[in-house]
Amino acid sequence: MVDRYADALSRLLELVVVLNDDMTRHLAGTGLTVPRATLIWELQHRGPSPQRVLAEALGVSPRTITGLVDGLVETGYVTREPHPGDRRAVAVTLTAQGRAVAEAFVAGRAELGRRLFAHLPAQRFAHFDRTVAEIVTTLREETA
Amino acid sequence: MVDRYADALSRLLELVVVLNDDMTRHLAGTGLTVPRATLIWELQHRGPSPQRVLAEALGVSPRTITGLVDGLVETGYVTREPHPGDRRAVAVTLTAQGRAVAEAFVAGRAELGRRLFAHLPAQRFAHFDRTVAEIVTTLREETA
DNA sequence: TATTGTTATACTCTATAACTATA
DNA sequence: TATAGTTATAGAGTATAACAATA
Repeated sequence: MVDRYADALSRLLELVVVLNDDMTRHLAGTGLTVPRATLIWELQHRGPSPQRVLAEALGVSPRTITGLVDGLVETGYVTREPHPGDRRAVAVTLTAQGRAVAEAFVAGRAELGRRLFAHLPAQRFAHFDRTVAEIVTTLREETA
Repeated sequence: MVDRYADALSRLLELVVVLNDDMTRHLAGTGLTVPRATLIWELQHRGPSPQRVLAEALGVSPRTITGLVDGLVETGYVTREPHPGDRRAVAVTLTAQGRAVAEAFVAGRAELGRRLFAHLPAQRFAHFDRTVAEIVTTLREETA
């Protein structure tokens, strides 16, 4: 092939696919999906949150959050608690089970990070990480 | 932050999100979705193909391909032609409109590749690209 | 018998619009 | 009036299982 930039982009898109597959596969055992796991991840960082905040954090509509929270309530990962100070709102809250998987996510991320990066020469790792960060910035600017 | 590998993985997952958003946004104008565009991309590389082959190429079930092809037929991107030599099968075939967007994909990929990579120092680009390829390989092995 | 694709059915994620309860 | 969340409705992607046509 002649266009090495286009080829590199193709490999990067390939990476998107395999990373998504990897997450989905690891989640399979927990009965969670990627959007639901993302919501749990946010809750662990933010603590109990109204659904409106979660909608903005995940970049989806309030209606979508209703559905995701419904599923997580049914499967025992979160509860809807009354929001102190606003009776219209709820405080979506992790259960013990929810906190347990959230901690497993943190451990799993650390382990995968080691497996993917720990063997790399320091400079190559630094170049990779810096380039990833720059690409995110570039694509973000274009969106705005 | 303490765990630089976990942090690098977080940035990489962030990249997955923004790349997906970027694709979805660019596709919006054509009325296509990412799975449908992926199918068109495969058809351009493979030429007219039975649905069975497309199911394997995309890693989805035959039923899912039926739905994707239905949508692409409705919107004028492909047709179902009789398969020469097997009357059970169809030959999913790009229309002129389908070939036109497929060519636009090629051009768009080249342009985005340039915008993301052309400004990088040669060694950094090489390190990035090589690392992406290695990660894909690592994750692929684990799947098998 | 085995394979190709469809129909039947179901679940998840996604959205917009109308509505309820509260601020 | 404005905001938080739900109900109603709809469409896309995904899957399994049963089935028809053909190999």
